[in-house]
Amino acid sequence: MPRRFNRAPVVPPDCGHCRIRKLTICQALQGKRLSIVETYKTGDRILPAGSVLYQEGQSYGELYNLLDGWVALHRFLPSGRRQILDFVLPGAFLGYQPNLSDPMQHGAECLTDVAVCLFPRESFPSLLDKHPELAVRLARLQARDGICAHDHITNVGSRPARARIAHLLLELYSRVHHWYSAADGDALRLPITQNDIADALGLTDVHVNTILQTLRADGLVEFRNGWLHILDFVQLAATGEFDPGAISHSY
Amino acid sequence: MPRRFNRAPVVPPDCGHCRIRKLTICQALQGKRLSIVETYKTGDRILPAGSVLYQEGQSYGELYNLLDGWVALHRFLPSGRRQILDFVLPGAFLGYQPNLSDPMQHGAECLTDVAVCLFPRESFPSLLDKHPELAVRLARLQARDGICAHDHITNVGSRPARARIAHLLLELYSRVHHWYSAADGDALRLPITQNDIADALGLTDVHVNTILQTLRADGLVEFRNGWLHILDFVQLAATGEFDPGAISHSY
DNA sequence: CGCGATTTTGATCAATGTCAAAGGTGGTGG
DNA sequence: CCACCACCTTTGACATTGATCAAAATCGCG
Repeated sequence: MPRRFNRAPVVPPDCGHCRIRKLTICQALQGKRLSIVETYKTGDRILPAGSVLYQEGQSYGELYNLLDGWVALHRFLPSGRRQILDFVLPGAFLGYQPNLSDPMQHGAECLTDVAVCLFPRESFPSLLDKHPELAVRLARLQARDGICAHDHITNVGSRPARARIAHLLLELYSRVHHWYSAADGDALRLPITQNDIADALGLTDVHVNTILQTLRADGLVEFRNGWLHILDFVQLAATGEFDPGAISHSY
Repeated sequence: MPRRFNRAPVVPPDCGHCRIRKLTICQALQGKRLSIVETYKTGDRILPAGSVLYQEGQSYGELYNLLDGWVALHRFLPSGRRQILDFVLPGAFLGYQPNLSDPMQHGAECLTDVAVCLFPRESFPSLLDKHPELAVRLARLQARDGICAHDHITNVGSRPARARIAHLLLELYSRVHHWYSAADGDALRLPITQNDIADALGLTDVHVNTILQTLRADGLVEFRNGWLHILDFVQLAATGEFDPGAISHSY
């Protein structure tokens, strides 16, 4: 499995030093209350790019806080097709389902080397009961993910291939840029392949490739070998029906 | 606006008599604790088929518990296309977003006459703070909706039109059947049009029509003028890649 | 340097969209 | 109870997007 991200994933020494805490479920706990979660979590885990965090159809004993790296959520169909449901970035809370003991309804694969911290599933309900702020925070995160999924449905269901691709690139760009910034002068690393884009958008990799070339030829955007260059934001947003203002950046 | 549902929507005299309480967010409150929500809600509302519960882009002062009737969640695109995000049934909690004061990211239209009960948005966070069971319940409902959305993404992104339609019909059938039953001998009222199906699945109404006819000709299913007849469940499930066992019926 | 994974290219074809017009249906008002 | 009308469904001809198959070129890690 190639597609490595040359930087080693970062795991903080303790929750107090967790740089993305305000993005995670733990944001709900301020100051010394952080120890609640600190004593609760059962550890951290580092996974290499290409590995599987959890599999569709299996049950697990943990929940995951994504600390570093990119993860793709997906499903496999009888036809053999892989549908990517979401690209998720650090801060995401993974594995929560209405019934915690149910088998996972989707799988999660690491697009880069990844660091997660682990919460025990079994006692999670009692954690929520004891610390309602966490339940409220969780509801908000779930609601945000829901909006994300609605965006995705809209993109796949309502836009032709060219707009679909433009929209996805802009969405990833804006998420990475806003939360994790590091603007390499409009050049951004997206650890995904053209095939991943195809599987997310309900297209074939061949067609994605063709369209990326027209987008490049038209001077809108360049995406090659994991590097994204936005050449003409305004035009690209227009072809992707992307409204930067519509995204609420306060979760 | 035609497409009426001849039965008048049911609104219970009080929460204790709410027949679908166990499907709603209020399920979290047992016995006398029901009064918490009872004093909290600000009333009920009845809307005719074809009317709008809330609009994309607008802000509202209430949240909604769907008591009776069908609602479609949707978005409109600059192209004029309408994307239906979900068909929602009684028990759903509508309007919740990560920031309650943000404008709604999607609209909600009534497919039948509808009854909702209203919660004030402003004081909702304090309600959750005071009654953590509600926050936990909300998180679960949101998680369930997320799975629903993932199903939808998968359907639209990964299946050809015929399978997409078969899958949607089976999903609606199984939801109605399980939660609200009343099996009219395998004939079921779905208050949606072929155009609604098209807008949900990213197809055109003309194409949906064509395929419905082949499904009928093949003896799999009949859907006409809002009436659904499953003729060959097994075959239909096969063409729709629909796994009845995969749905967890315990929320 | 070499190999597996990715990107690119070209030819062909099936699935789905578009446009336009006719035929049904059920609710509503006379 | 009938007739009308808006909305929904059906039909047909045609256009186009995007899929399929196969092979060559390129990239980047080891």
